[in-house]
Amino acid sequence: MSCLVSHFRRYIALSEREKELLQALEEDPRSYRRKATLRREGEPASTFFTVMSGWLYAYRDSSDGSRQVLDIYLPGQVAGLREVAYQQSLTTLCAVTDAVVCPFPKARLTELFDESRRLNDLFFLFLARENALLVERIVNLGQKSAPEKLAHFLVELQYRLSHLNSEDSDVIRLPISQEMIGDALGLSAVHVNRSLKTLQGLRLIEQHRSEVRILDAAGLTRLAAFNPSYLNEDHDWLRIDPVVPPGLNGNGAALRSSAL
Amino acid sequence: MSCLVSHFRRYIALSEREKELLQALEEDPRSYRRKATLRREGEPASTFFTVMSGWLYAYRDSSDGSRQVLDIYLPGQVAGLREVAYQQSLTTLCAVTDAVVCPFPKARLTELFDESRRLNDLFFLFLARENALLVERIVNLGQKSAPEKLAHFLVELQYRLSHLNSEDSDVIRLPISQEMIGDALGLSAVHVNRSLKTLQGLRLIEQHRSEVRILDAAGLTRLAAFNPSYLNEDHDWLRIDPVVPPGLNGNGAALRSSAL
DNA sequence: CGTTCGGTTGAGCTTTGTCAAACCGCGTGG
DNA sequence: CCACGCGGTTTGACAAAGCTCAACCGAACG
Repeated sequence: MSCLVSHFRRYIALSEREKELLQALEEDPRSYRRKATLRREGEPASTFFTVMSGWLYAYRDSSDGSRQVLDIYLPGQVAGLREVAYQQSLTTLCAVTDAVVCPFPKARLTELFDESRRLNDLFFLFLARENALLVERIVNLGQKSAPEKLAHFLVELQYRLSHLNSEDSDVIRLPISQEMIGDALGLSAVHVNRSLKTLQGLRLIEQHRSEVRILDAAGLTRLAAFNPSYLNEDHDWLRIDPVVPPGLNGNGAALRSSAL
Repeated sequence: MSCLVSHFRRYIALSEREKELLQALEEDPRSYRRKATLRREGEPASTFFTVMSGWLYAYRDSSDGSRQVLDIYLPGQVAGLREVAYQQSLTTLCAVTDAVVCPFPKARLTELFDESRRLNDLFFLFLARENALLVERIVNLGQKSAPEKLAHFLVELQYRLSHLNSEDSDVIRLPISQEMIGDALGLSAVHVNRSLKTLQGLRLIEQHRSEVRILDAAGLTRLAAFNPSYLNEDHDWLRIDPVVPPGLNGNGAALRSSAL
């Protein structure tokens, strides 16, 4: 089963046709090396990317040489979706690890949406979800001390990773440098390191090099004021009726059946 | 002409039918007093709000008593859209000034979308736009000094206001306290004040009480590293063919001319 | 007129950043 | 196999940015 389908199945039960449609998003897999750039800020943004394996991240360079990491994309996520509404890419998209991603032209998105309103809704939901994630980042950046920021970063990542693998390890092998964590949290790399030591001193984590073991998940969650509700969408909003079977004309979308 | 329609016309030329549909979003106007709360974080979020007049803002309370202002909504904007995908409100929505807003049940959104794919696309665009705005906030919060943050805040606000009124005054009458600006920028109220003085010292603005005059827009924009591209969407992405007239099947650009 | 809210300003303190040096692990080439 | 160098981590000393507390001011409003 495709990566995206297996990921989406968590959201809605898909019809066969919808599965086919989703496969289309994955028909053009490409491999990128660690640290390869998929596209740069300001470049034309005519595609978005489905992550099959590996991690991506989006960042923004500032004129003074600093940069802000905005998002990390894990397998099953769709990167670059916000650029559907922009001609130019707002951020640089880059591979954290070796990764396989499938570019998909945003122009074809409307076709897809015409065929399945439910997939349309689903993408709407993804955008709303990313929105919620960004809100959480803002709260994290604006209101928290360095150790709290870091705690939030770790807890969120662990939460997202565990939902990905459906296995809940308390060890996170971070493929990213402390400098990059700093760029995500608005901290210097040095201070990220010190904050790690602080969390260690609080017996919340154990950490050596790029490996973090969570000792006290509850305590870390409390310190981070982490509330995972922003990662749990309201699936009921999605239309639960499946795609209209052949021969019937669907409500609103006449002749939808023609493509089935 | 309705508020929303006049706002949306900037994005796409609307058919009569689409205008009618948009009117539906404004059929239930309600007045709120300055500082009134429209809905609180955690409460059920079954509606979103079209702003007719006045300003709204969304914020998030932290357990330690601080709060993060996430967004300011100006007339013609749609507030609470990200909650379409969540059962509970992720933020508290509140009136900055006396305001008139129209609640619209999110459940009826699918009806609307079924009737017009273009409106569906438009809302998709709004969500992407809000996404881009949040990205900009993150960069602002993560990478900039206090005066730079403030400069960005002012320039963005002025840009959005001028596009709203189609008149470009260099004076901003801020209906918000310095404390609230601080809550938006992750600064203390005191430091907001000092940063205002700093900008004044640089002869970029003149400020007294809650009134700001922009003396050197170019300089302020430079300091803020403000690039308005995130406020200028790609309208071409939207389907330009109008709603399908009754009796016809609407794939592609057939009959595009009818409504334009 | 008095109260209240927000703006302004100063003094001292805390958090975080900067710079610099040492360190560690790993891959590479001799 | 070993030496070297590179990328990343760790630690210390010091500097800068921003916060807190506290006092005062001025306008708006009952």
